[in-house]
Amino acid sequence: MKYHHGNLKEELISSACTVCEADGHDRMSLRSIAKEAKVSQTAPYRHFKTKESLLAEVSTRGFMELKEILKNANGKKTLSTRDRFLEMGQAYIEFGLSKRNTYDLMHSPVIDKTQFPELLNSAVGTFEELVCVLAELNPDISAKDLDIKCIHHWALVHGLVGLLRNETLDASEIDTKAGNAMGLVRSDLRSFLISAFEF
Amino acid sequence: MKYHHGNLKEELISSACTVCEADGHDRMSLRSIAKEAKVSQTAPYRHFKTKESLLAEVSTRGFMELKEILKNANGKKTLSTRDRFLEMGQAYIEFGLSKRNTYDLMHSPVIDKTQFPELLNSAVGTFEELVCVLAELNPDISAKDLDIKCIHHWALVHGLVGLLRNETLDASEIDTKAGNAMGLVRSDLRSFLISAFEF
DNA sequence: ATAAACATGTTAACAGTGTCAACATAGGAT
DNA sequence: ATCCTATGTTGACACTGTTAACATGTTTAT
Repeated sequence: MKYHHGNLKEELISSACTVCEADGHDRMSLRSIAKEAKVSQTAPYRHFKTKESLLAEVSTRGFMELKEILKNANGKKTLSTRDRFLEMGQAYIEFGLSKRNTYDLMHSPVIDKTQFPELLNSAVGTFEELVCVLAELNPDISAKDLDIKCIHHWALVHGLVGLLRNETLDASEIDTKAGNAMGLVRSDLRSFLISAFEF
Repeated sequence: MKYHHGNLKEELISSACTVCEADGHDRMSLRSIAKEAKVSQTAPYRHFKTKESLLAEVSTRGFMELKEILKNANGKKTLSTRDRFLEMGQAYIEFGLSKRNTYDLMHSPVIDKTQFPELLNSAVGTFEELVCVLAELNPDISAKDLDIKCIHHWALVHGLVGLLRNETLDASEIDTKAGNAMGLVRSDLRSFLISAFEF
């Protein structure tokens, strides 16, 4: 039937996902999520070699969720390719802004991704999702140029999330050019993307 | 003449800058840099209310250095405005890649920038540096469109740093499209920027 | 069925962390 | 000379990730 707890591993991961998004990965302690699962503080070590590897699991799920979101945006077959790409861009940014802390973990250097193949694969998978649409959108460019275009657009949305996430400019009481511009972009993300994507 | 130590505050900051860039801000401990300054572990608390405020100082210096670098790139008056802008883009990215950990701290959410006005100002200052060149480059667009263009280009280089910093795709043994594309961009940053900047 | 092997959990402990309160001292101001 | 304030030290607290030693439940082999 069941072991002592049942499926502690799964519970720890999902608990970690919650805490991580709520408090940020740097404020998440193994002990607290162990306590939440009503289990001793060292029990997680039967399932995760280290805290980092639990975080890697959380990060992996983040990428999988993001990939799913992008896939859905791309799946709206009533839309033109161009509009689907736009949807993906918006969806990406909205994910980055709504799942702030998870998104942060996904791009944080605290996890050495080369040591977690599963994480690496899911991260790469996100990229592949992008390649598909861009290929459809630019049927006659070389594979090399296509890849570079992907980097370009990915960097753009990724960078935008980074800037918008930042209270530095946005949402600060101080009235700065940067802050105002941020507000403009945020209030009409779609038209910003249209102009930025060069179409 | 001098107090007990001399200028402990300055020494702690510069020591923090070094350790932070060497090990990453999350591996930096107050105690270790206190020991390095041959001073008791709680001495830093006479100069910094909290660890975060010391890190804020480090971050501020990072932004000031970056701003200086951008200003220098823009100062090469033999170059055309367009080329100066390109230089700035390259300089920004090179800073992000060479001062990895500092750059990471500068954009890390562990510091609530709204609580450190000096940090906020220096971060905004970086943006202003961008605005100048772009205004020169686009003499006849509205102020609003100018600001948005800044966000666009800033997001692009910032995002690119984020992607290139990431061992996920680049530098992984696995041969992925994303990794290859990253290598292409890295090997000819200049021509990537030329195409990405739309000129 | 019994015994050995294994997966999973607990307890106790270690070294390291940020931070605070209480105390000590050095320098400048009165 | 005396007091005040800035600076530094000691000792302590609660918290962290992690390991070693032990306990128990579950599966597998004989």
